[in-house]
Amino acid sequence: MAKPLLTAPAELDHFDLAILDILQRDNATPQRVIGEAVNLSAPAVQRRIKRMEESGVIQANVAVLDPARLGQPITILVEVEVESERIDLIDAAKKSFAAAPEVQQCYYVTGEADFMLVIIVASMAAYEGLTRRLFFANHNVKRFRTVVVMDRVKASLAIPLI
Amino acid sequence: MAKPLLTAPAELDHFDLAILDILQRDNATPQRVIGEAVNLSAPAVQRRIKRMEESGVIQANVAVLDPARLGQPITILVEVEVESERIDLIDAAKKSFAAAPEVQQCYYVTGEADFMLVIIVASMAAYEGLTRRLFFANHNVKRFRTVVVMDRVKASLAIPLI
DNA sequence: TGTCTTGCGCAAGTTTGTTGCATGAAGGAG
DNA sequence: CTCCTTCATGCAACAAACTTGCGCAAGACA
Repeated sequence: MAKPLLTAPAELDHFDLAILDILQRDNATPQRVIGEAVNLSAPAVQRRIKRMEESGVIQANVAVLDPARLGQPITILVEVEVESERIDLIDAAKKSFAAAPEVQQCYYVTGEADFMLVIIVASMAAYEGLTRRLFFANHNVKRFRTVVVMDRVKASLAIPLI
Repeated sequence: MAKPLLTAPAELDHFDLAILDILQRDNATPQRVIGEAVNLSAPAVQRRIKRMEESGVIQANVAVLDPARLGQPITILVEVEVESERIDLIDAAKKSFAAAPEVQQCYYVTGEADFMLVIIVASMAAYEGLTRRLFFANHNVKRFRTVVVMDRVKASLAIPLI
């Protein structure tokens, strides 16, 4: 009679996967249309979506904007190497990078570098200012390598759902 | 009397930016709530959103999913170096990378490497299979460097809107 | 076999999104 | 300086979508 855990695994069936596949392409798709696509009624679709939102499988529902149209045409990748891998210093670096709005993505990685950042800025001058705040101001940053993106060939967060 | 261009620049005012800032956090926010936040009526918000969707400022509306909960817990970054930078070969590589669903992001970059990929896979075995299809099968790929992500500190597509 | 649980579809109710219309501000031409 | 056109707004009505209660059927378990 024990209640299931709050974060129950809640395995996903093929209906759920089909719904997610639609939502991660266009989450404005009406539930009625989704229902027709997966052979389920609209309320059934709605309940499944709600469950997946509450369980965290669906993390967010967001609009994807065009950076170039918003005056932020430059994408930059940065490999960051730190001086010390002491856990508290690493955590501090993570928080610092994650808190910067210009940092779209931050990965803590194996290999020569320790962090890999994806950054969006309006200009190289803006990037220069950001390096001061993010890297030069952090004494644990040993060095960083800047790579400028010429073409944003593909940029999504979609996950292959088999 | 000439009609404005189809892709008119359509400059954005501070209302638009405020709306976008809300939408790129949560695009399920009711227009009424957005209206209250930006001091505009719901229909005004709706018309601005529609215009920005049509003009391409809003590129998509998507659900963000948790890769780990969907059996794809491994994120990998790959630097790819090509043999020849002949434009047709580069374009072919772009198409090939962009077509792979495991490739979340693909950047064509300056510097030593030519491409930087962000890849999501279920297992290292799956990644090994992907390298065969994506890199070993492409004779223009000179070499590639694999970096495994230990922590996905931050992963979004949000743009700083000042 | 009986019971419990779970998820479904249907239908009604509620919220949200959408459109027609009149008003007022901004810009240009006469 | 005034008229006229354009454009975006708010209000109100309408349409569409989301949400919930309910009865039912299928599977799990004793």
